[in-house]
Amino acid sequence: MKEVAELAGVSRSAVSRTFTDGASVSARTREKVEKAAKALGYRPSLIARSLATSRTKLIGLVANNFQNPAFLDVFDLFTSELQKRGFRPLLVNLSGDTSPKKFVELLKQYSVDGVIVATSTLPTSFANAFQTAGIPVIHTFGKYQANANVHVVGIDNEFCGSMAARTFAERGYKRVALLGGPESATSTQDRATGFVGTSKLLGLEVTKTCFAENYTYQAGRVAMGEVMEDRSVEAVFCGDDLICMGAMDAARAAGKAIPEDIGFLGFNDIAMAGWDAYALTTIRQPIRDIIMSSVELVVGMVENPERSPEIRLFPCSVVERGSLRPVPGS
Amino acid sequence: MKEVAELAGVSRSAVSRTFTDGASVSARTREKVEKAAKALGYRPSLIARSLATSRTKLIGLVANNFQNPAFLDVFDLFTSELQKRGFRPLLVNLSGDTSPKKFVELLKQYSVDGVIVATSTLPTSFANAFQTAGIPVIHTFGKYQANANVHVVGIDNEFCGSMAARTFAERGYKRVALLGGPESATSTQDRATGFVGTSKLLGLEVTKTCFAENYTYQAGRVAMGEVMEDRSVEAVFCGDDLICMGAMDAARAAGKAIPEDIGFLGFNDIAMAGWDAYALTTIRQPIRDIIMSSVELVVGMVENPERSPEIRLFPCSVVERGSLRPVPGS
DNA sequence: CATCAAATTGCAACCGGTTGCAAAAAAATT
DNA sequence: AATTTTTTTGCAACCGGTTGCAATTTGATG
Repeated sequence: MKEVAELAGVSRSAVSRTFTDGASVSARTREKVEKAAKALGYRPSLIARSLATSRTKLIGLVANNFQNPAFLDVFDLFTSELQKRGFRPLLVNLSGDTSPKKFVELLKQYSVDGVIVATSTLPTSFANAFQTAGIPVIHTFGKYQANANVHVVGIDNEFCGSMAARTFAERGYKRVALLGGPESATSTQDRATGFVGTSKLLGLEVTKTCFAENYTYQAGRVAMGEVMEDRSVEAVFCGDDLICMGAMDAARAAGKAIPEDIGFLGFNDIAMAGWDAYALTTIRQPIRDIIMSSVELVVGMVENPERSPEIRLFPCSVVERGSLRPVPGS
Repeated sequence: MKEVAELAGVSRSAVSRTFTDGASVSARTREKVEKAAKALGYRPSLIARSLATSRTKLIGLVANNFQNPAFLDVFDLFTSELQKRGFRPLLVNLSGDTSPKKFVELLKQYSVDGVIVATSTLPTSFANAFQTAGIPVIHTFGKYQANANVHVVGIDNEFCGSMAARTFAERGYKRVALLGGPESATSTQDRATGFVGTSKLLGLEVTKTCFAENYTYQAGRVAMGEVMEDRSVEAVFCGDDLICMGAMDAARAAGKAIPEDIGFLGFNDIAMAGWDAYALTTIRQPIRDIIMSSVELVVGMVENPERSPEIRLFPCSVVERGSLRPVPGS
């Protein structure tokens, strides 16, 4: 920097200003500096800038579900959206850890400008810990709570649960099952509440309620064994598409035809749900909207950290394919 | 920091030293400092440290294939391995861009300690650009070249191609097809070379050679249409599992039974390859080993940037499932 | 107890930028 | 042309650490 200043015949402040947008520099100075900078191959060091401004343009992206294809979209969108806005994602892999302590400290040490906690399984307290530590945070896919003190972007899981019940009712199913994700996941809990509640209201009988160990194909496959103990089940509402595919394969292996003998309703609408071999009817979660909104929100918080907690819920919709029987008369 | 020093009654150097391992501090001083630090909730700022040491503990992870499930493992392993060693991954999404220029500059500005370029589609020159810019770089899944000047960790794609040919020959296939990934991808080119060459040697006839637009289900599905123009094809070697699944569904949609009417050989062995609906026989790429090795190497380079370019190739093996007919007499 | 080597400590400069403030220059006004 | 206002510019302090060097302390040895 000093060299550039000398070559351009100006002060260090001047070169700093040419590379800071919004700063006051005359066209002539800027030109001189830019020429000198190009000649010397100079780029301002973001590290030094961060130190001086205490802004890093780094956004922490913490996730715990690296094995779910749904996260491919999440990573893709997060990274490209942040990039577009001149921010960089610093990836954090929880890998099983559920205590925020370690990670709050970590991200604080890196002085990230904000954090996006992208998980549907952790309690509100997790994201809260960042807030408390003074780091702007968004809980994406998080649990919606009326008295929120953290920004939440996601869906209304309880409503989606009842949507599932209505979907079954419309198609004339009577005896249905819930094959949820891990019982400790807030998303699963909320969907279960909505599903069971609305089923009751609509006169559906939920004859089995099981939970897969986690949001994976294998877990779904295993848990489906339990569901099939009740041979009268006509349709199963699954925790997510992955679980659902596992469950479908378990059902097929047991000789059941889909949707003739048993119906399946998934969740998320990942790419594979559209593959012929499964042709999953599923509740679509608008991941794209959710991510876009989260990024916009987190970037907004960097500018104005005092922004009061917002809850942004996006609507889900059922995507009709072939794993449930059709609505009668349509 | 100054406050900590005052509270502990020592100099700033002393507190710096207690938090730098390998530095010379007496037990008594360290204790005093640690107590003061805890009382004040002090953690050294990594940004400031980076500025002073010109080491950031940041590793750039650049990828261009965010939609492929194979990358779930990649991200998972990269992040957790780096984390374990006290490094942090800074994700970069190429999203279509193939010129390194912009990204080299970006990562230089962040002064990352090293870069892992994880892509099997880009030419050697891409990773090279980082090297030239003075950033330690590993090309993971990269093209192996004898006269390499960049570290490469991956597999021998050409050898894998010939392994595919042998796999077909063993099973008595005579007329086979290649349904590669994008023709511009180095991985595809090399596998094609190996496959076609060895097929000739073994007396297999490669009656069709097509390339999918990219490594996706859809592209595989479309390209399979072209392969099926030749109705005599007995088996297809696909660019990767995703393409293969698309191709299988296209074949099934055309009324072909797998493996009776037509056989399929995939590549990668992603999780879905093991799902009942596809039960893909595929060439397994040891992603775990590759990632572990890459991380080890990049961290090693941070310590010793002069390390001369190494090529680390890992063996692949065919995973037998149900999409090819069995080896006769086994 | 004196002597010398080894370990510990503090000083002060440095890493590479930003920014408030006052001075200087340029532009606008009378 | 003189005066006032606005825009540019440079100075110097600061962001929060690290580190070479010399001084001091500690410990070992004679």
